[in-house]
Formats: sequence, C-alpha cells, structure tokens
Amino acid sequence: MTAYAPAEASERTGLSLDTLRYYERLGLFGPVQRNSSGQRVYTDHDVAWVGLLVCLRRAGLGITDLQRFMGRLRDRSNGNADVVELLESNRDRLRAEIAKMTVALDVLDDKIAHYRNN
Amino acid sequence: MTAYAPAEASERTGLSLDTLRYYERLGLFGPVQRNSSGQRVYTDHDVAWVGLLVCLRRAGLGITDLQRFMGRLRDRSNGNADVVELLESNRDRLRAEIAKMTVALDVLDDKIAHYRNN
DNA sequence: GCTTGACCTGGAGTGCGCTCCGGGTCGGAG
DNA sequence: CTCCGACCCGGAGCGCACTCCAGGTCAAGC
Repeated sequence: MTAYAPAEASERTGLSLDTLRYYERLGLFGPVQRNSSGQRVYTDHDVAWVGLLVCLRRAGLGITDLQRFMGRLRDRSNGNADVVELLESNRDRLRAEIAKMTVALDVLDDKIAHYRNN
Repeated sequence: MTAYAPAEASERTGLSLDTLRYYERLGLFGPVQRNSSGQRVYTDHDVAWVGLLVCLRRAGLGITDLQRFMGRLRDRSNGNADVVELLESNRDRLRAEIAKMTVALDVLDDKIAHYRNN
C-alpha cells in the first residue's frame, strides 16, 4: 500500500489536482485518507481505481455514467452481474469507437497519399 | 455529382442539420449551393468532405484546428507540403489515441474477468 | 386557400468537464 | 521569525461544441 502525495497521484493518473478533487467530490472514488494536517494521501488502490475511471471516460462514458457505475458497485444486491454487464456494454462501446477511429485513420492515410502526389 | 437534401446530408454525415450549418458558417466546408428557394443542396463532394472533417474531429482536432487546416488548404504557397505535414501529425495523434484506447480495452477486459469470478 | 413539414436566419442558450480563484493552513528551509 | 511551496476549501468562471429558438419562407397535398 504505497502512499502518494497529491502531486504524485496527479502525475500517475494524468489528471490535474483539481480534477482529482473534483472526481472525489462527485464520489467517483475515495474518500481519500488524510494525514494529520488534512492533506490527502492517495493509496495505490486509489490510483489504480482512477486509472479505471480514466479508461471508462475514454470509452465514452460521461461523469454521470461513472456515478451510476459507482452506484452499482455499492449496491451489490444482484451480486456482480450488473457491474459485469455494465462493463461489458462499455467494452463493446469502446471497441466500436476504436473501429470508427481506425476507419478515420484509413481515411487520413488516403488523404495523405492524395495530397502527396498531386 | 449526386445532390442531397439537408436531411439526407445529415443522415449520411451523421451530423445534425444545425451542426452542418454551423460547420459551414465557420468555413469548414462549402459554401453549399442553394436551390431556387434558398434551401441548401449538398453535393457528394460536400458530404465526403464533411466525412473527412468528422475523421479529423475523431482524431482529436478542435474546431479551430479544422479552421487552420482549411486555411492551409486555401493558401497553397508551399504546395501541399504543409497540408501533408498537418495530416500526418494528426494521423500520428490518432494512432496514439487508438493505442491508449486499446490499453483501456485491456483494462476493461481484466476488470470484467475480475468481477465475473469473485 | 389552408395546412403541414422541411428548411431558412441570426443570435441566444445549454451541458459538460473541468479549471481557476481568493483566502487560508501547514511544514520545512534559511 | 519569515518565507515559500504544496495543499486545503467552496464556489464561480470558462471554453468548447454544439443546440435551440422565434419568426419567417416555400412547395406540395388535400
């Protein structure tokens, strides 16, 4: 359980200090522990979790989607089925998104070839 | 040179009527031809061009980047070198983005496996 | 000739996701 | 003791990319 100062957590997650606090305020993770003088101390669990959040954002989820996701994790009356389902549907969305971007990449390649020799 | 009514252009590009007009206003394409009563008539050239714009947006360019891109296309004092360079750098950016999303996909897969059997 | 529906305009409004701000606390260096 | 830099807070502000709106025109169908 390594501990990270805010600045290091920011560096490791790629999010700004403000954004980390913002996510925490919204309940997307944490609450983060504090040291004696009230400053946050992020654990590597926190950092890893934020990493997942970043992935989900990249998959196209909005902030409120993430909140819903956290809600499902907290209310496990159905076991993990709901969580798994939600993750899977977003994996599919991410796959679709990657596919679209790959098409865009091909288009760019075409355009580059076009402008290069005309 | 097939012609498309606004609704069809919208459907083909995946952009709303408002967004099509918005892009045109900003000079990202067009100006689009009009019929006798002032309504827009999109050509397939327009539609294809908007398709490229969508690809560039997907590659992470903002609207002002697209305007810059159009500027370079109009001012060809350097031949196409500038345009090609710009397209290439954005292709690289798109590649990097796809790579990140692929990592996110792997993370999601891991998480799914994790929640499925615990 | 009336209605309907698609489209027109310029400008205002919206939602999202941060990002910044002012004022404050704390611990360590000089 | 003073300064500095990192961090704290709640709340305001911002930039982007649309999106909506009011009020209007037009063509076609009944």
